[in-house]
Amino acid sequence: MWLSKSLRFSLFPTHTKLPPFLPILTSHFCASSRSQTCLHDEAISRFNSLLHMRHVPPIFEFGKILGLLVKMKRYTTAVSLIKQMEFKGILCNLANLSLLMNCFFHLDQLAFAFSVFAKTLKRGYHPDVITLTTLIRGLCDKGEVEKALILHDKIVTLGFRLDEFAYATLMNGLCKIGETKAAIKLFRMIEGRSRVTYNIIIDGLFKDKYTKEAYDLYSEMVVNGISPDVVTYNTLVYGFCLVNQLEEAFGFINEMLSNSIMPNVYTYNILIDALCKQGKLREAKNVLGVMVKAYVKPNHFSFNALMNGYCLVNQVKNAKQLFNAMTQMRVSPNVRSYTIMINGLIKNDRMDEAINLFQEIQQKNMVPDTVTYTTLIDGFCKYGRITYVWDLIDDMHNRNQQPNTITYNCLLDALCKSYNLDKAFELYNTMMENGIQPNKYTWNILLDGMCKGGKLEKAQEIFKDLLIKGYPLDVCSYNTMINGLCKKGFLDEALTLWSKMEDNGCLPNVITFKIMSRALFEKDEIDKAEAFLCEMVSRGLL
DNA sequence: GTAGGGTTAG
Repeated sequence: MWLSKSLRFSLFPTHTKLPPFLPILTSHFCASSRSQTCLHDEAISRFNSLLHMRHVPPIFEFGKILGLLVKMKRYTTAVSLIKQMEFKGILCNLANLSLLMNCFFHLDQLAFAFSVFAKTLKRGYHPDVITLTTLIRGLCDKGEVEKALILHDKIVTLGFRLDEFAYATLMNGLCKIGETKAAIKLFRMIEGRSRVTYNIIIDGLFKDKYTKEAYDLYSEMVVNGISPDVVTYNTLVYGFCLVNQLEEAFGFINEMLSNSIMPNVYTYNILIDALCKQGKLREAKNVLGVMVKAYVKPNHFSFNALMNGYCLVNQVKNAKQLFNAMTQMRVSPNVRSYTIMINGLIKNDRMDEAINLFQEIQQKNMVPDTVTYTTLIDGFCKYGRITYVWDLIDDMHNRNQQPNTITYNCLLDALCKSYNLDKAFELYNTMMENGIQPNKYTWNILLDGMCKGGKLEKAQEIFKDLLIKGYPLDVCSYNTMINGLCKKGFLDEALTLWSKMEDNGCLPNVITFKIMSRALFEKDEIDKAEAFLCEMVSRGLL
């Protein structure tokens, strides 16, 4: 009962202005360790001294430093040191070449990465399992999982055996693009499944909301004598939070504690985020307090989750306070922090402050990403300041932040709501030409636009078509159509759709009931309208 | 191998 106990008292009185956990945080975490910059400079000077020794030191001495730099994510430095090394006539070994390839992948220079691989072969090295795993991981990380799979098939055909690290990498890549089934196929194919491979598949299943299957696999893992570690538990906690089963999630927290596995920053952040999304801000804040007391330093994720939570319950003031406080904690806001604040400010009618923050991003030499732009674009759309929108879209292109489905959805919604249906469809065509796939929001926006823009029949046609194709329409799609039908006086058809939706596995919500009862009241069908309201109450929808 | 931000219906 670790959390419930800690929740009984509040660590944070509500009357103070500054986040009260700040003093605790600063005293805990400000004891300085040697900075990354310092280590980085030391590595460079050590490398240089190796380079200038009268007798060339063994190559692995260079490799050690290069490995350290990669661990510190100083890829550019590693590349430049390897260049200097080769310039001096000290040739890379296979390990150095794999490391170099890895650096180029991280630097998004795929062509260079492949040329290093070509160089490896040209120099007569036989790529080992590490070289191949580096290639597989590079491809997966850059969204080329398909190519990684082809590479895997080739490697196997050539009679080479990959190890469990390589398979874990490949399975993780597959899960990340939603190909959990393919990952499971590999998982069942290989022998000697490790904890890491179990963790990957369990996580993939949870993210696809196959909660039971994920849990079953966890049980299988335990039966096979593999004990869960902190990552396994985090995966379980996250998986149950994802389907709003927080009780189960906390059950696993208790289980991990009784197995003497300490929660880490991921564990706490998962809990903070889940609590925030349920609007339980007080509890979320308490988790942060518990975390700090356990000497686990909050990071971007922790602060962003909490800020987002405050915005969700319309407490932008508290979010802003946290935003200002994180800098003092040496966790400077990142682009996501800014986006959360911009969104919160816009939703609270503080457009000008949102614009100021947007400008602050650029002043700090950060680049707003597609989500930041989309947030601001949606704000301008809803405030009817359309001229700014096109400037922002130009800006996006100039900064190589491409609009995606959601960006288009915001624009489509703006066009529909201002009765520019033709322009909306024009934009829809542009979207398709640019290879951007519509999602269910797109259809709901367009259906609503058609219903309200005098194209009810067209909307019905498209709606039917989507139904036939088995497109995952949701309660919002049904509500849109039912409302459209009601508004044009087709009450019978609305009722038919109403009775169909539940058969199609879509439960009506409060909005459905409100639409129906209002339409019935307007037609003086008072009894029926009241029956709907009663039904709504009896279903617990209030 | 595990965590975060933006879009729709009354």
